[in-house]
Amino acid sequence: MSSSNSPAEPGAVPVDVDRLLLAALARDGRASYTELAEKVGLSVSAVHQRVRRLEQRGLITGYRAVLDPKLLGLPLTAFVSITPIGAQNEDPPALLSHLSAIEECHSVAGQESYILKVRVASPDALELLLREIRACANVSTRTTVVLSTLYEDRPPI
Amino acid sequence: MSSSNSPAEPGAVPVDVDRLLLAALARDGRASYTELAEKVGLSVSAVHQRVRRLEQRGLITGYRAVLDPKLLGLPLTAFVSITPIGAQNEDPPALLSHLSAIEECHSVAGQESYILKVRVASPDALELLLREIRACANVSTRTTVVLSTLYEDRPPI
DNA sequence: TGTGAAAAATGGGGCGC
DNA sequence: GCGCCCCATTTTTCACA
Repeated sequence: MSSSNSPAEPGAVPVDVDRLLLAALARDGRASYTELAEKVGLSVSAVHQRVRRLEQRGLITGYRAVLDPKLLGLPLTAFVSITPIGAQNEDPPALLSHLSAIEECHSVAGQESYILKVRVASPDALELLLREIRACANVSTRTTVVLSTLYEDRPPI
Repeated sequence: MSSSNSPAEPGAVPVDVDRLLLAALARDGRASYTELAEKVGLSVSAVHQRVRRLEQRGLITGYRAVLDPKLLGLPLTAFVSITPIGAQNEDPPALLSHLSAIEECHSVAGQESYILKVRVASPDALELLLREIRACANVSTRTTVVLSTLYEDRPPI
């Protein structure tokens, strides 16, 4: 179930149509089926079928508008590494999930237990957020402030 | 230039229509103007106008399909912090931008100079990538492997 | 799976208010 | 800035290969 393409003639590059569709949609989530069909050289309905299958198989998990955090009033980004204090039976991600300033939460190997990516309006807001994180989840924090973002949200494909 | 809404009658919550649209589109980038119009209680053309303005003002920078990295064959995520070695006149982000495994690149305050978020197929691929990063950009690396991702891509709004 | 065509819904622009 | 009408395009579904 990993290959759904022709047997790949030697010499011809066996472009995977589904890959092309995923790459196109990762770059422009509103691309019309007509555009996509032209790009991959299939009919509109074939493309429609393939995209539906990609959605059903979970390869495409959703569609998002990408917003500019600065223009939204959230110019300050930071990575917050957290370490539980004392009792280890708590679940920091769950205890913190209501904080909408937290955009990502990863469990990680290394000195600390989790890494959060957060966005706030100002240094003051960051200070308040850190206090909340420490209080809610009973953790200590180590914060790395982002000075500038060179690139972000680059499609993995 | 910060308010574009009605004078807000006392008692009624003065919901900012543009915020609602941004939040809706951040969650479903393919929402139709009809859906959006129902959600905010305006006509389709009014919504259409507002969304166009949000795009033109740069608040909406694009639309993306969100893909599942695991199903794409990139189950291993890591944060790589890098520190330049020797000459400081080089530009690591530029020297590394061709590496498609790098999804994000941030300049940061703290011990290290940059933080990268990378996605690879395997530990072997990670080792190769780290070698490439060190060789291309003349940097040392410190890598934090992600064990699991609790949440990611949460809309900032 | 892919193709083609027909019905239904949506996108996009202009005009009056 | 909003609402409504009109038309091109697109989406969605169908039978057929």
